[in-house]
Amino acid sequence: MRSENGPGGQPDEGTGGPGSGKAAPEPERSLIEKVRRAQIIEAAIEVIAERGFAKASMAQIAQRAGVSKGVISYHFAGKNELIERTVEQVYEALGSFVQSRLAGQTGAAAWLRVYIGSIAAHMADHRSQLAALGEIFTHFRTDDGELRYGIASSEPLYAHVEDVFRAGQRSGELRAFDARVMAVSLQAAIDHMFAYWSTHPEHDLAAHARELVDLFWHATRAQHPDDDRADGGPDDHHPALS
Amino acid sequence: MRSENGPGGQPDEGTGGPGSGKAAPEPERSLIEKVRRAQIIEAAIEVIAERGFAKASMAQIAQRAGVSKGVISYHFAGKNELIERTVEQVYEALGSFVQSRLAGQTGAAAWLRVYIGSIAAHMADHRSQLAALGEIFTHFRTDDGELRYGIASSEPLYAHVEDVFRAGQRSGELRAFDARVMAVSLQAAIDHMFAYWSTHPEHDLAAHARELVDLFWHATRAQHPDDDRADGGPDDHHPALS
DNA sequence: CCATTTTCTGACCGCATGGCCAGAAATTTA
DNA sequence: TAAATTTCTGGCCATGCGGTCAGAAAATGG
Repeated sequence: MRSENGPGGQPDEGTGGPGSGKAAPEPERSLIEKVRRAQIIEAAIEVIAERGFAKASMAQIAQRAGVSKGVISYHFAGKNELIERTVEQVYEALGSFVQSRLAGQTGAAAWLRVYIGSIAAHMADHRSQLAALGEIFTHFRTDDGELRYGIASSEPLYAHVEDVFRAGQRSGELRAFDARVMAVSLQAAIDHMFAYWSTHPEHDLAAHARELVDLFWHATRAQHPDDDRADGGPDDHHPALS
Repeated sequence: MRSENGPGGQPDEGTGGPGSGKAAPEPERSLIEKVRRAQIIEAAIEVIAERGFAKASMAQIAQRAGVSKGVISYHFAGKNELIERTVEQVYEALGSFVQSRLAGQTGAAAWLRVYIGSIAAHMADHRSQLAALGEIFTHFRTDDGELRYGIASSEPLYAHVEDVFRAGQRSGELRAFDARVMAVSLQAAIDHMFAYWSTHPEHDLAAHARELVDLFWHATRAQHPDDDRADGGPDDHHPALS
C-alpha cells in the first residue's frame, strides 16, 4: 500500500494520543527532507487556523507552503500523516513548556496557578497553533468515522490532573469532591478560555487565566473558615475584565 | 436566486443566534409540508449525531428519511436552511424547558442547581439532539468561512448568566469575581459534561451535574466562615462518580 | 563531465458533494 | 372525470477532494 518512490512517513503509527509515542524510531532524514516537512507543517497550521480544517485541502496547504501538491505526498504518506505530525509537534512543544514550569512546584495551590498560567502564557505566543489544534481535535476523524483526537485521547491528561487533586485531598489541602469531574471541568474552562479569546482578541487572556485560578481554588480548597487568605491561596485580586 | 417551483423556506433569515427570531413570519404550510419538514429534520439530527456533520450529506439524510434527495431541496431552500431550522427546533425546545424549570426560583444557589440540573435532565432524554447540536456548532460555517454558530452566538446566553451572577453579588450571596469569566466557565463545564458523557455512556450524568452545582457553588458563594452548610447551599453530598 | 539518485511538477484519476431539473406521480380543484 | 396544482423521483452537472504518475529538474558523487 505504500508509495513506491519517495520516503513518505511511517504510516502505521498506532492509536495512542498526541504525545503518546516517545517510541518513534525517527528514521534518518536528509536536510531537504527535514526542511520541507517543517515548512509543510507550518503551512498546514496556518491554513487550518485561518480557514478551518474542512477547507484546509492539500492544494491549499501546498500553495501556502509555495510548493506543488505532489511534494506533500512525497514527504508524507498522506494527509493523515501530515495532520498527526502537526498535532505531535504542537502538543509536545506545549507539554514540555508546561512541564518545565511545573517542575519543583509543590502544593495544589501553586500547581493550579502555574498549570493554568503557563498554558495560557504559551498559547498566547502561539495563537495559530492553538486554533489549528482546536480545529483538528474537533474535525479530524479516523477512516471508520470516529474522532481521531476525541475525549478519549484526553484520558491521560484527565488522569494526571485527577491525581494532583487526589493528592491535595489526601494532604488535607483540598476539600472532598469528585476529582474526575473537577479535572474535566478544569480542562473545559481552559479550552473555552482560548475559544473565547479567539473570537475576542482584545480579551485579556492573562487576567482570564488568573480568574480561572481563583475560581478553581475556591472550588477545591478545604474549608479554613478564618485564614482563607493565609493558606497560600494562589491569587488575591479580582480585576474586572472587559 | 430562489427555486422557481416549490415552497422552499425563507432564505434570508438574518444573522441572529439560534433562538434569536421570534419575528419568524411562519408562512402557512400544508399538512404534507409540515410533516415532511419534521421528518427531514429528524433524519438530519440522527445522521449528524451518528456520522458527524461532514458526512451528513443530503443523500444520507434523504435516505434516512426514506425519501429521494430532491424532496429536501423542494421543502428547504438548501442545506443551509435545513441546518438552521434544525438548530432552531432543538435550541428552542431546550430553552423553553429550562426556562419553565427556572420560573419562580430565587437566589443564586437555587438558580445554579435548577439551571444545571434541568439542562442535564433535558439533554439526557435527547442525546441525538445534543450530539447533533455540538457537531453543527463546531462545523457549520457561513459562505464566507466563519462559524455560523460560534462563540459570538452564545453572547446572549453569557450575558444572561452574567446578570444572574451580578445580582447574586449585589445581594451579598456571592463573592466578588469576574462574572463574565464565571459565565463562560460554567457553560464550558456544562458543554464538556455532555462531551464526556457522550464518549462514556455509562457515566452518571445526573451525579456529574450535581458535582458541577457543588463546584460552582463553592466557586461563587460569599464567605460565611461558620454556616457554610446553613446558607442554602444547593447540594450536600460528594458521591464518588465512576 | 556524466551517470545516478533525489526532489519536484502539473496533469490526471476516481469519487463524493450540493444543487438542478424534466418529467412522472399523486393530490386537489372544478 | 378532467384539468390544474402540488409533490416527488432519479439522473445529471460542475466543483473540489486526496492521491497517483510519468517525466522534468536539481542535487549528488565518481
